[in-house]
Amino acid sequence: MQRPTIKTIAQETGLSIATVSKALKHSPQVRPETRAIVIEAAERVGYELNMHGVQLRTGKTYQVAAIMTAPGPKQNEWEGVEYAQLLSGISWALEDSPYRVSLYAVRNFEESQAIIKQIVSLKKADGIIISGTRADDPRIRTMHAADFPFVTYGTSVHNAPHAYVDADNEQMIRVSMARLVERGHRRIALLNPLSDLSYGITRLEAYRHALEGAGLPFDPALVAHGRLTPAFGRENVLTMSDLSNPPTAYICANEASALGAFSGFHERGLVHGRDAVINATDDLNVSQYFAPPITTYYLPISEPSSLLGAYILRRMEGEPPEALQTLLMPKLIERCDDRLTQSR
Amino acid sequence: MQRPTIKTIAQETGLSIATVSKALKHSPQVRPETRAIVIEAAERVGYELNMHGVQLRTGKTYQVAAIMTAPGPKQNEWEGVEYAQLLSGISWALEDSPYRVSLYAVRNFEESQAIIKQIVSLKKADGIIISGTRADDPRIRTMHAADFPFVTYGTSVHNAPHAYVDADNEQMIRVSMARLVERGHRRIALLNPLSDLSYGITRLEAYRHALEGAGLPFDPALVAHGRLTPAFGRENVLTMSDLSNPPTAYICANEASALGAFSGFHERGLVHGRDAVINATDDLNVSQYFAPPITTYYLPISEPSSLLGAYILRRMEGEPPEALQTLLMPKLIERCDDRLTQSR
DNA sequence: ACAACGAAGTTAAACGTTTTTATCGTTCAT
DNA sequence: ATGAACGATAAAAACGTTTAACTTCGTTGT
Repeated sequence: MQRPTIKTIAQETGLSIATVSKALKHSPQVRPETRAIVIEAAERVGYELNMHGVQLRTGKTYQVAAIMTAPGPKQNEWEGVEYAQLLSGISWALEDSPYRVSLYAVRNFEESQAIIKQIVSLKKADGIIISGTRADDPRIRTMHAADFPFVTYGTSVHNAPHAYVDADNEQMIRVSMARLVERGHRRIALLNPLSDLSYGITRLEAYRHALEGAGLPFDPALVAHGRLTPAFGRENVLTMSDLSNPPTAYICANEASALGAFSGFHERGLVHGRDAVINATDDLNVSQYFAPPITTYYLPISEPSSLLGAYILRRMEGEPPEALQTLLMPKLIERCDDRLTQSR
Repeated sequence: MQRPTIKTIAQETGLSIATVSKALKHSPQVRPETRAIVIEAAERVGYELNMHGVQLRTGKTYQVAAIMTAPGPKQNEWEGVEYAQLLSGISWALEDSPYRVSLYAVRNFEESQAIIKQIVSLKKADGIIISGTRADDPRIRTMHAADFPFVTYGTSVHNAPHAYVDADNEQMIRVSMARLVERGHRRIALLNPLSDLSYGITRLEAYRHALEGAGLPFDPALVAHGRLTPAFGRENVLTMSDLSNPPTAYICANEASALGAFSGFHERGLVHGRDAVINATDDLNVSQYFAPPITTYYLPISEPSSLLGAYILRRMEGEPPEALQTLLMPKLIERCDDRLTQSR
């Protein structure tokens, strides 16, 4: 038994395939009674739209390309990015639409650039979602120039506005710094992502601005940029704690680096809360299981991810990007007082 | 300027589209010289195969469905599963093929069952990759009955053989237990995944078998089943350490639960290496940053994932499943002696 | 009374491929 | 010399859908 097509329904009802097609997509050209007959027949024979026919005819792919930058097999250190949750959030947002998530795993920035050019020029998808945006991101320019619908996870500083979702890094650092300063910290370290990433820049600027506001000097030795692995957190604690005037607080950009920072504490014999404290931005809600639990800014990844899905749908429907820009403020979770128990 | 098709090449070369099509796919029906002309023209005009035409004509989708069970937005606790790396590994394995990974995020087992039925009956993909297999898995039966190509990440005990990749849980537990017993442990706790999961059963059986071999009694109070979150690890340490005869070693099925176990140690004032030790199975290579680092069995997720990709390709080409079954033995990484420093 | 119109369908073409079948020279055995 | 067999290419149909263009017929306005 073959899979039924609109032709089957046409024979079944005595109508033409054109009418059937129109009826199924609620064209005003077909009378309600006729439509009812078609719908009934469609259900009776178990009709399901064949996307391949549609795709060929219309040129639409009904695919949303999710570009995922994951380090290659040789370099698989944990970076605490719950890409999986990000992807499933997007996938769920598209659930009731005909669109599917098509995965493009790339190893680095250059590869993502190449892939995006290919998707755009060969129209392998109707929309693109990327993350890890840079301040001036050539991929965004590519997509923009081709007038291709896209949404970014992360901001950029292009003059042309585009749809994006991101955590409110500026506010997060501002609040975080104010809170630490208020608790007596004068030497605050910033463990930041790679310096070309847009959110790294945002965080750094907010950090400097906060220092300025508090009348504290900016010390480059207290700022580090790198891939946010546990190793990164550890190394930097080892280095910075050796300074003549070591930091009393570490702001980690994710919980992988925070975990590494703890490892550094352990190595140096530092006690959290006595010698220094660690604050982090937490995607996984895992810092509550650190020993001791630390203060974090927590943004359940389901929020940005479902927004990304919703926004790409709306972009593909032609909605202007200006309306599709959101900064989400992570929730402050104070698990620790973060005042040092004895001054140094 | 329109995108070139085989028709463009036909006009360009004066050949028929049939010949062009055959030439491009290396049919023996076309002379080498003719083929050369076609290839040259194709490159000159920048021809790229349009998959939609192929899909409609052949009925093949060139999609591999990856079913990813991620807990819903309300329940997003870290389970230490690097799905993202799994997905990218699969994606890279398909890189040089015409196949793409199409993502299907589901919230639970029932949903995955429904999705798979749909994919199979409506032929929305040419192959399926699933994980989280159960001992007797209805999804496997569905795919098997329809003679649909699939590979599982995880074993099952069906009579009909199927393609799978998994960690060698049996051997891992056997070696792990022998090692702990040798180091003087008599009360060993097993923190296991949900009891309906196939690998949970394998681990439990191997555990009981090892106890028997060592002449130790099986105590149900030392075995727990659950979602492998930090909370799970923590709760069980809290409970088990209160036993009149508490365990001196905890075998955790992943590093999320191991992290939680540490949190439990901290809460109870237990010291790792003095009161008890934690061993784990590690996907992320993150346990080296625990304080102190613990002994783990480490399997870089890139290995199983690239195998999954390779196997689904071969299955879709009709290779029998018997040849596509692999158990991978994780590497023992001893970061800790695991002998208690003082007997109790 | 008749042109004009609108509503509701139908016809037919088109999207880009693959594949079956047909065609047309050549070669080879008889 | 005849025709069977073969090799290389062309013609045509098919996959399932959408949509522009057309038909039909009843209604409306003058």
